[in-house]
Amino acid sequence: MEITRIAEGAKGFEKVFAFLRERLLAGSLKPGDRLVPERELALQLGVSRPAVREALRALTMLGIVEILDRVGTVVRRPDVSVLGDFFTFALAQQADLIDDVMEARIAIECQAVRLAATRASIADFERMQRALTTIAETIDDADAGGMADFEFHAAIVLAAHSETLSVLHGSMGALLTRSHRSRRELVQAFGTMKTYLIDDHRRIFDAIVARDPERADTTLRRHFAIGDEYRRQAVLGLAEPRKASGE
Amino acid sequence: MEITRIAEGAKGFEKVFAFLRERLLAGSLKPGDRLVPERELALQLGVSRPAVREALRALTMLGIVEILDRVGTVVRRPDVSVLGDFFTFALAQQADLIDDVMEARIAIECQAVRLAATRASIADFERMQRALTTIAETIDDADAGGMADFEFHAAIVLAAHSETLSVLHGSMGALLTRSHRSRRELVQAFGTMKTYLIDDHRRIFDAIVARDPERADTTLRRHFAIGDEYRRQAVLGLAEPRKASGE
DNA sequence: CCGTGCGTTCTGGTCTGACCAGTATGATGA
DNA sequence: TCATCATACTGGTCAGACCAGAACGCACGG
Repeated sequence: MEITRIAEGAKGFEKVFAFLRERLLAGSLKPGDRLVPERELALQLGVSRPAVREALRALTMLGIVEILDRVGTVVRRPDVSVLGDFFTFALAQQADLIDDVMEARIAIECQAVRLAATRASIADFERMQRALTTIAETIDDADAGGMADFEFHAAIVLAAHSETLSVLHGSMGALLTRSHRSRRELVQAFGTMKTYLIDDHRRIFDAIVARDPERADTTLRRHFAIGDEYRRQAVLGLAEPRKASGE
Repeated sequence: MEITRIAEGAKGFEKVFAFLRERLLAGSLKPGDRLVPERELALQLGVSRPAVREALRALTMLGIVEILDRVGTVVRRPDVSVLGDFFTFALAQQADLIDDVMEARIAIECQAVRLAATRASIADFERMQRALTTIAETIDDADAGGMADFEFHAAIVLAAHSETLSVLHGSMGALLTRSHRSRRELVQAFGTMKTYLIDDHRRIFDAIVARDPERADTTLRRHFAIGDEYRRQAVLGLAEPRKASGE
């Protein structure tokens, strides 16, 4: 059973990457395992160490392995970070994608809220309740308020108990919060905004507690629509920047 | 304006990566641009070429950059492939995530179908119509049928005209189709399955054509639910593997 | 004058071998 | 027996070199 059997034709990086991919996909390399040292891997595959490092770095970027300085390389369970990086770069080059991403976020959350209405545990309820309280408390603080808002929505997704949904939502949240804070400042001016923020979230929470997926979805969807409408009016109506320090 | 200003403390890979990230996020490196040669980049940043290669390889994994053999490195618009790789690895190590991913797919498609009902163009209608026809034609072929099925759903997402939704859907589709084919074979046994496949998709299409987002969503959601039910029954009822050659 | 062909230059791809700096482990001493 | 220290081992990096193919420009032929 030759080790170099895999990816015979390939050279260097490709060879190492293919080798490791096989092992990872086949399951012979599981999360927590420590990889063989770079030098030995290079010997086994008949490639140079730089080639091995490239492959390891590539896997690191995919979140598959983690390189521990002066310790070794270990396989880890993939997590959000990769997607976060990806979206960060992707959106940086297409800022107009933000509305696009917002739509995806709505998609995720609406599905999540349905699942949450079915699966939410006591702990989930508590987390959401806590976020609701924070929202009410920070209603006059655009910065903390935005954070609290996001916390509540994140709590919903968590309550869905879906790893994938959490991952996707998390990766989008990272950059949406950035653009959101500025937008929220605009909207803050509206007097009705406060009751909207508090009551709307409350209604969503109630629907989840009531174990009513349909109502939860509808309410959440309307919540987004109203927020959109507020922003639209804010942009059109009072485009007066009230703060000189434009971030 | 020193080039090495960025990430002064960092060394090697980190330095190069930070440098390029800054350029990419700031927009001074746009899709289509050709990066400076590896050697020159190494010189500018005062690092070795292997370090540069690692950074470039990392960006390649993120889909930000494309290394063209013996030509150069160019910035490209990020696309699906990265997420596909990620999910491939992620699911290999956690097969139980498949149901999880399925939920995410439902989330994406339900949002997409709403948007599609609003934004779908003639071309989109045609694409969906074509897929519907193919579904009907390949109704007895598990393999081609699954493909056609996926085509239709993909057409819905395309009709939403949302880059992000497309990306997410595409990345999930890559691996869902794999597990789907086998599942579809199971389900194929049911006689009512054929009408379900044809009529249900037709109904979804009709709702989109009618520009009725709500109905489209509801119909699609029910479509998934029914499919789930079929699969459940198939697994429970006739768990007899009819083919010895297990792929 | 224009077009084709060839050669130089430049690109990424890779390798070799070496050094550095912490870690981990074992042997050694108290 | 336990604490301490030396050494082997790890990843991180560097330097310089070679290869093969692509790109470009120049010279030659039509």
